[in-house]
Amino acid sequence: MNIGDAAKLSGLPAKTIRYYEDIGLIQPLRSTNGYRTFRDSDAHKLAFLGRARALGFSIEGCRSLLKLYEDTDRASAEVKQIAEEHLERIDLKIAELTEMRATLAHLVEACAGDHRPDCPILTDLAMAQ
Amino acid sequence: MNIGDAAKLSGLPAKTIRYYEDIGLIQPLRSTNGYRTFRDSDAHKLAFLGRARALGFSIEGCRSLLKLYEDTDRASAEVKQIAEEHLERIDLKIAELTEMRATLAHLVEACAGDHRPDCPILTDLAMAQ
DNA sequence: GTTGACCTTCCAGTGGGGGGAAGCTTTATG
DNA sequence: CATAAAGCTTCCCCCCACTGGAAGGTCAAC
Repeated sequence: MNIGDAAKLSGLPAKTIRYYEDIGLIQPLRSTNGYRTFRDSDAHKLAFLGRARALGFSIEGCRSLLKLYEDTDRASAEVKQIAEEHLERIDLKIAELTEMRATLAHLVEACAGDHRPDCPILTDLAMAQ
Repeated sequence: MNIGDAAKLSGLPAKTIRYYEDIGLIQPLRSTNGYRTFRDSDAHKLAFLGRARALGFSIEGCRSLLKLYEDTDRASAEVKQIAEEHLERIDLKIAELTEMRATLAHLVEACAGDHRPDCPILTDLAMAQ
């Protein structure tokens, strides 16, 4: 199949698929006219990548996962470790955002939000603690 | 003061300060030798920017906040609106990450994580729902 | 006078693609 | 059978918010 079909099947934009080939995540064949030719296994990998990306894995994480996916002799421990590391990064990010949210929500609550210029949000940003 | 002192006072790297000048967030003076000269008000703005960035505001958000900060006739409602919009974006991001986390945690729990190749994480990534 | 710290500009790269130009090939339509 | 439209190719620049590094000018201390 051509790139358009692979895009539809995987849900990834054609641009992204070309990019994934560029960085070596997939290796589609080429037909005589220069068009990329995707096997079912390529489309399958693309869908795999799409789902891994949707779970927030980095490209390098996806590369590792894909490699393990293709290695039927892998130990599930390896996969689990990658996933657990990613889980930790997600938790860290959630914690950061939650703290930001708390601070900001606090400031927003304290701000009258009317026509007057007095604003605790700006005051806080201006003054160090 | 020179850029090094401004960096120390504001907590921002000199590189970042140059970048902020580049994109017009601050306008330090120049002395005859070509060095940037920062007034107290410049250092103050840099610290303001640092704190706004730490709360996750985008550069354009910071630009708007800084403008309002400098306009003593602003209405606090304008500031509050920017902050509330940012709060919504934070909430959205937290929600996305929380959903990712739930899915991933579920998969990690289901994975034995031993020497065997069977791995529900890979199975899930490989199969559409 | 020379070393080292500090400053300058400029160029390139990050991650993960997106937009769009210029030019092929293939398919659909009249 | 001609042409138009869709689809494909490569290429290069753009996004955000910086960061690193090279090449070179300036200043303070010894």
